[in-house]
Amino acid sequence: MTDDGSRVTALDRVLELTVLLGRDMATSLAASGLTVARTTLLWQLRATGPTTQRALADALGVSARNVTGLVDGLVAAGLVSREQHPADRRATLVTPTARGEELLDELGRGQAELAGQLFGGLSGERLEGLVSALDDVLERLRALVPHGAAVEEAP
Amino acid sequence: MTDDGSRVTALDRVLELTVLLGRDMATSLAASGLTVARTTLLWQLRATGPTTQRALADALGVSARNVTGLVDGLVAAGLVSREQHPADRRATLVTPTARGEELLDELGRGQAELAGQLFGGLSGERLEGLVSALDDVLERLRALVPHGAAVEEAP
DNA sequence: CCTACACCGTGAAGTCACTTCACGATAGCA
DNA sequence: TGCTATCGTGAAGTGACTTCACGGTGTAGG
Repeated sequence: MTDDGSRVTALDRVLELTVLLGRDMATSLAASGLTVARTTLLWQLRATGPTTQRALADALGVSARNVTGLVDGLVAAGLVSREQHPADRRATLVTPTARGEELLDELGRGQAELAGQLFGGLSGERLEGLVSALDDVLERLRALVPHGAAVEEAP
Repeated sequence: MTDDGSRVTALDRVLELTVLLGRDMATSLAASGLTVARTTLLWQLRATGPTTQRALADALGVSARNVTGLVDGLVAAGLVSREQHPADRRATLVTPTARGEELLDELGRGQAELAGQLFGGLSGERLEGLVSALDDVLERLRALVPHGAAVEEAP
């Protein structure tokens, strides 16, 4: 196969992975009554702690208005609460509830389990090669995309 | 790093790739007035030729009703046309128009270009390792997902 | 002090991708 | 000649997004 063909093949694999993984995440989250977008927000919260909606919007790369809706959903599900910002009365701090934290732990375990299922069959060497290659690709991709937000992953 | 940690890292990379690549595709397609879903359908058509909407629904793994809407959009954009099925008067054959074929060629070139930009920096050996590792992962993933549709990729 | 101006979150309205349910038209088989 | 399965689509609804407009608030500058 030509070099060019191999590269297209690689892109094909990555795209198929994208589709399948997206489907898997959507369905497994749906089983917990969650959606991908809301979970991404919750996951982000796990990394940053109580956060302003504006900051969440920037972190997720979506509009502030959209964050309002996502937080609405999470509040309705009892996973986060809106608290007043101590210094800025305009802002609200989105904070995980106890149930939210619990769920996050569960999601973290699910993520580890999935990682094991997907990559458990690869030798340490092959896994290392995969990660390093993906890092290279990601670097190039970040340069290509205008300026993507700080991307945090969800299980 | 522990094996387990490495696997989670790998999953993180894959998920970040997913997000970034999705963003890139959406924006670059939007520049041509297209959406990802519609383009996926058109791309599928390139592989199969004139196809029944029902078959498209199965191939893309979405409801038949959704295909109706996507085809509506593509027809409005002048990229496909609905022709009557020669043997079954219930069915319609979705067929790319000349402009649709043209656009598909363009998309194919764009895909090859993107593949070059993303994977051009990897040696043949590393690229081969990447594809082989992704194939392994995909196999496991396919076993995990109930029964995903035949996935065809779009640029 | 107080007047601009920038910023926070949200209502309103709209787009797109998706779903299920119901229904008319057709195909195919007993 | 009916029974039934199938093709496509209207109706209605959900979720993730967007932009635009607006009220409440912080933060300078004069």
